[in-house]
Amino acid sequence: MGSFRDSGYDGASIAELSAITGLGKSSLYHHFPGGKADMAQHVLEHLEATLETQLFEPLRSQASPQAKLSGMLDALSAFYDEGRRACLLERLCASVDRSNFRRPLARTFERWIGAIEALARDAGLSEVLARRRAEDMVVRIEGALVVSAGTGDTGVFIRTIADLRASLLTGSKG
Amino acid sequence: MGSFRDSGYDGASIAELSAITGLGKSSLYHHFPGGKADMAQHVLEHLEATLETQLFEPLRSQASPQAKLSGMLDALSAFYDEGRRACLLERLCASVDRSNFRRPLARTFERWIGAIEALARDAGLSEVLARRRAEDMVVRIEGALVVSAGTGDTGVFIRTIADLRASLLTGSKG
DNA sequence: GTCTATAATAGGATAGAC
DNA sequence: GTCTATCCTATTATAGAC
Repeated sequence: MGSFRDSGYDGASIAELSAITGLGKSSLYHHFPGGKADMAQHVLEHLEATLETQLFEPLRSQASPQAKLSGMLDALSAFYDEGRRACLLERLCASVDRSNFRRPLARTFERWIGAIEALARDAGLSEVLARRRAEDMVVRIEGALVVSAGTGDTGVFIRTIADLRASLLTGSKG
Repeated sequence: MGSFRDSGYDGASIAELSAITGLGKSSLYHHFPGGKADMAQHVLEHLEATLETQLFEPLRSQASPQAKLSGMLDALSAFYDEGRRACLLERLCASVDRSNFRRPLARTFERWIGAIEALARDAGLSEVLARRRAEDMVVRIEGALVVSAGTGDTGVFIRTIADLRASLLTGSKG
């Protein structure tokens, strides 16, 4: 069944969204006068808020950097169901040229990277290195979800998370 | 404009494929009696062949591991236009549950990882480590393409490739 | 093998009652 | 705010001449 996250913008149909949400088609259009694009944008905003509270916010707590990293990776694994679920951001990339959510997409990626970067800074890494590590972490998470989905093997995701758990805050290479 | 690689399976329409290929709609159906799914499968097979000759084959040459790695990354950068182009494999993941190309998708990922794994073995890495590094490399390439597309910044892809150039064959961590 | 219709249907969106 | 019914367009796919 095709939600935006499972099937992307084009693959998700109003009928399916209706079935999934339990709302009739007319109700959907009542809540989202802008139609399908409006619905997708709302889901994107909801994701942004969820990531903010479940992933980014804990990174700003008083815990140790290693503990915060570990906590974020736990939350991440749960969020993506150990690699079984896809990432909405990735799925929406396919329609980014024909849509209005390029900016929300870019912003969400940016905030994600930024939150990890702050954690790495907090752990004592240099500005440049922290940024690179944060970028690389998001890259690997997205890539792991893609390869897991493509191969049907969530082991790739699980191994990647385990790897990240060990490597973000170490040495000068990672 | 929406080819399969740009827009995914659902985002690409027959009319667009007709315009892009220059073939009329009827000609398309003449060549691909199975319809749209048949066309996508053919594109997938074509990609598989292209990757084989442009990327995997050179990895089996007599050159040094480092030279072969570097060559593959050059070819890769050109293939993805320095991060401006998307990956067909990734885009097709969105429709994998409703289609018949799960197996070709998984097989292509597998061959890609396998080719890099062989290179890493050739460079003296252990079986386990070579596999992990190869997996991680494909993960990072796919992730870098996603994040580049999502943020609209190909710098992520370029930095990732540069990183991979240095890290695949080094040390025990990477 | 390609072209001009045209069929058939799915999908996005709206109307109007309740 | 939700429901049934319906409209309208885009899209997949086919027919049949050339």
